[in-house]
Amino acid sequence: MSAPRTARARARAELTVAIKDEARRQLTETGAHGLSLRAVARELGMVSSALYRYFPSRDELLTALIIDAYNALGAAAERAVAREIDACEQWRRGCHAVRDWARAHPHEYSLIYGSPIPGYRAPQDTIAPAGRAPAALVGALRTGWATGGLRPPPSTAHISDELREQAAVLVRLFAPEVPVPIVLRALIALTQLFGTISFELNGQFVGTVDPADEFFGHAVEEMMFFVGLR
Amino acid sequence: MSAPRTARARARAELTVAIKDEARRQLTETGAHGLSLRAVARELGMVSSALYRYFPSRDELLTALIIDAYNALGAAAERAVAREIDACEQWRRGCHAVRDWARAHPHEYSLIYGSPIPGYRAPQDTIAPAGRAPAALVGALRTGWATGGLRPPPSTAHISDELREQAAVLVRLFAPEVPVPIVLRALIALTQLFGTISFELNGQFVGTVDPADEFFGHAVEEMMFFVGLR
DNA sequence: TGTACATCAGTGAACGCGCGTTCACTGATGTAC
DNA sequence: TGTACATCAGTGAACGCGCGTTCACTGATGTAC
Repeated sequence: MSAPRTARARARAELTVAIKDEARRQLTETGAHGLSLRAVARELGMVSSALYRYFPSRDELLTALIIDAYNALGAAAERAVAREIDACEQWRRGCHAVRDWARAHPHEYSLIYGSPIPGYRAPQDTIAPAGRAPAALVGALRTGWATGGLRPPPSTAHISDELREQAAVLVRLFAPEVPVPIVLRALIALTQLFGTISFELNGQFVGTVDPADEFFGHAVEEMMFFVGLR
Repeated sequence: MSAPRTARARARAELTVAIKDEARRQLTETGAHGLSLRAVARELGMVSSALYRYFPSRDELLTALIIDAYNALGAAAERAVAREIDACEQWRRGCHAVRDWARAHPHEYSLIYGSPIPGYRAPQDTIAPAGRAPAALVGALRTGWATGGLRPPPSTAHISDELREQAAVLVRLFAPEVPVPIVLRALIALTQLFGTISFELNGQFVGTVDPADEFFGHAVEEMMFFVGLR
C-alpha cells in the first residue's frame, strides 16, 4: 500500500478501488453468483474488456472482494476488542461488532459465510484474513485467562484424542495458555454466533424471534457464561 | 397423494417426480442459482418448453425442491427422535440425523439453509415444512420435561420483555409445558447446530477441526448439557 | 530540457455460449353419450 | 361397445436477453539518454 509514484499508478489504484466498490454495490442487487463484469464496466462507463487490465478474470475480482470482506469484518472485530480491557466486555463487544458488520454488509457477509459459489475455488490468500475475526474473539479468552476473568467449566463432555489434537493445534496458534476444553467451548460459541447471524440475515427467524436483536444479545450472554467468561 | 386414476395422470405424476429428481441431481453440479430448466429438459430428453406443463416457472420448480428438502430433513429428524424414548437420546439422535442428512444432501441443505437465492422469494407454503426438524428436536425437550430428564439451568442471563413475548409464542406452539428460559436455550442450541453444519459443509473448518465428526459430537454433548438435558 | 522509444489503459467488434418464456401446432389419451 | 369431442402432453421455432473472454488497435503516459 505504498504511495503510487506516477499519475498512471495513482489512476490505476483509484480505478481498482472503484471497480471493487461498484462490484460490491452490485452484490446487493444480484448476489455473488450474479456479479457480472459487463455490468460493472457499464456502470463505470467503461467497455467490459477494459476491466481485464485490472482483474484477469471474474474469479479474481471475486477473490479480491472476499479478501476485502474478511479483512473488513476482522478489522471491525479487532477494533471492538481492542477498545475494552475487561475480557467479558471484549467478548461481548466483539460478538456485537461481528453482527453489526454483517447487518451493515449482508451481501459481503454471505459472500464469505454463505453457500459456496459453484465453480469458484477459494485460493490460499483468503485463509489468513478469514482467521482475523475469530482470532480477535479468542483474544478475549486470553485476556480472561491472564486476568482470572475466565473460569474453566465445572464439567465437560468427553474429549476424544483426535479432537484433543485438532484443538491443540488451534490452541498453539491462537491461545497458547488457555486449556483445550475452554477453547473448544469457545469454538462452539463461535459457531453459535455465526449460525445466529446467518439465520437472521437469511430470514430463518421470520415468525419466531424476528427482530432478532433481543435474542442475539441474550444468546451472547448465555454463551459467555457457557465459555466461562464472567 | 391419492393413486392416479388414469394412465395420463400416472405418467404426469411420474414425470413430475423425474423432473424434480433430475433438478436435484443438477443442483449438485451448479448450485441453486445455476439450476436451468433447459438443462433439466435436455437431460430428460424433452424440449424445454415441455417443462411448462409441469411447473409454470423456474421459481415454482425451485419452490417444490425447497419444500421437498425441508420435508426430507424434517422426516429424518422425526424418525430419529421417534426411535428413542429417553429425552437425551432423542435430542442426540435428532441432532446427528440432521447432520447426516445434510452431509448426504449438501446441495439441498444449502438450498434451504444457504444464502438466499437473489430474486427468489420463498412463498408461504415453505413455512410449515421448515418447522419440522426444529419441532422434532423440541419434542425431545417435552419428553425430558415430562419425564424429569430436563433440569432448568441454575442461572440464566436476563430475559427482556420483548424476548419473553417472542419466546412465549414459540412455547405455545411447540412446547406448551416447558419454561421459557429452557426453550430459549434450546433455540441457542439449534442455531449452534445449524451453524456447525453450515461451517462444515462450506469448508469453513478446513485447517481447524476438519474432519468435523469429533467436534460435532462433542458440541452436541456440550449443548445438551447447556440446554439442561441429562 | 528535448527527443525516441517502450509501456500500458482503454476501445470496439467479435466469438460462442446459454438462458427463461411464449406460441401455434400435432397427435395421443380420456370422457360422455 | 363405438363414436364424437374435449383435454392435455409434448414439439419446434422463435424472441430477446446477457454473459466471459479474446484480439488487434489507438493514443496517452512514462522512461532513458
